[in-house]
Amino acid sequence: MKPKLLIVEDDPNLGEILSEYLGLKGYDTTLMRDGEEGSNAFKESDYDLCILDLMMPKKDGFTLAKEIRSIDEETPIIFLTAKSMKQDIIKGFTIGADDYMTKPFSMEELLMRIQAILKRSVKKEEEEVFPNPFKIKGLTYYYQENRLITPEREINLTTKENELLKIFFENLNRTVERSTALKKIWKDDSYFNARSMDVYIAKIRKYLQDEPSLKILTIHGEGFKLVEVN
Amino acid sequence: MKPKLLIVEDDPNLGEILSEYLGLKGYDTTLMRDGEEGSNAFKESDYDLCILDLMMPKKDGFTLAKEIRSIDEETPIIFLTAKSMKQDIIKGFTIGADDYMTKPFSMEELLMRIQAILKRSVKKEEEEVFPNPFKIKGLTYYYQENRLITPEREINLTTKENELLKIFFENLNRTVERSTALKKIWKDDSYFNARSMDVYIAKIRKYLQDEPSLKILTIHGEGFKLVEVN
DNA sequence: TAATCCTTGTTAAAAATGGTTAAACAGGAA
DNA sequence: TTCCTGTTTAACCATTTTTAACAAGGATTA
Repeated sequence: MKPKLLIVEDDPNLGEILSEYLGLKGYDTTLMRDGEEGSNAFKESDYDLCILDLMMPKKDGFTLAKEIRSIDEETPIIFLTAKSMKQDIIKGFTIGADDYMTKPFSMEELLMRIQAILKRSVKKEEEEVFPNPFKIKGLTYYYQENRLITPEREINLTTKENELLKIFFENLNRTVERSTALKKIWKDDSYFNARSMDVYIAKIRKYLQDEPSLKILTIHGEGFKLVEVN
Repeated sequence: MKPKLLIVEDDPNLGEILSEYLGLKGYDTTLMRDGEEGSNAFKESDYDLCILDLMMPKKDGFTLAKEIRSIDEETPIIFLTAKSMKQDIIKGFTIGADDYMTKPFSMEELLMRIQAILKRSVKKEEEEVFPNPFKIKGLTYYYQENRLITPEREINLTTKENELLKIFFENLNRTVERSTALKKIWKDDSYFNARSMDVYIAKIRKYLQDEPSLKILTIHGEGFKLVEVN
């Protein structure tokens, strides 16, 4: 999951640039135009980091930061300040800011600071890996190696066969919708791709004949379902 | 070693001033006068940072930047833009610019930004050196020395073999897309380069026969994947 | 229930992609 | 120059994927 950033900045120019740039760098950004909007946004959703302008209409950055701190002690805050005023900076850190940037600043630098702060607080989430090997009934399936071992033989799967079979194992006993599989593997649900998939279904069914307790059922008009039969 | 800068600027006046100034400050500068020259220069040599003017004859800065990004997504890019147009700036960051400067700008500021960016990317490089030697299963691979030692023999790799093998080890168990490898090694994804790569894949596969638990699988239509097999 | 339509199954051919080998080419070294 | 080495190009073959054609099975409607 992308880290969520709350950006509260009243200058629409800077706000959009920030939002777009950070969006491109892999963050899920929310842009609010004043302190009140910012406050509401913060209450409505969980953010991993807040970037607050100091001078804003309706509710200034300090006030907003205090409010955020009173709701949640953890969420890091970076202040954007127009001029490097020592007083402001001290006040900011008193409230519990994690960093501050003096305008004009380089996007690069802001990004670096965000990364630095998030590295501290956000734990990396592991990407889910398909078990390798994956054993079921008499089959051993090595997704990583495009290889399926049946009681009868060892099959080197082609790329498409492999991707399709993986989806079935991931959804054992559940219906896999045609369009779901098509979009995942063929990136596009179209007539010809659908026909192509049907050809692969036939191929996989042939392979599964070696293990009769696993069958691919057709759910007419919806998709297919790999089931364990007794 | 001096950091290498590629400067692409069509205004000969500004171009030379930049080139001379940065040269004096300890950089190895290459000055090109339009987008096409810039593109060729980039393909011929490795640069640590690119400074691109936006408005140029033959090929504008955006197009050039996109090309550079598709070959290598690491090399930092700084844009020089005549007017601070929000659209341009956003577009620049979209492509993956690291910074931008609005003309007229001070040389000192440009220098500072170059230093800031290089400081970061040099650090990154240091962190990301390919382990030398790199050991896996029965193999020992000395990337620095173009040398691969298998249980059977010691192989002196050619440049292309070495670069390709490195990419595979860096992406162990992950798919390496054809075009990614082509752009990285051949700087250009074209029919003949692709065929050339296929020839190298065959060569590397032969070398890997000495260690049967490592195989390069073909991901049809996408690329290749070096996997550890069970 | 027959007629029809739409979806799926099956097979084969066509097209696209990749594998292999050797010859051609290019550049540097002797 | 000639030789040597690394790389590219070419030709031919093999495999994978897509397309096409037709058959079969469900669903729907009259």
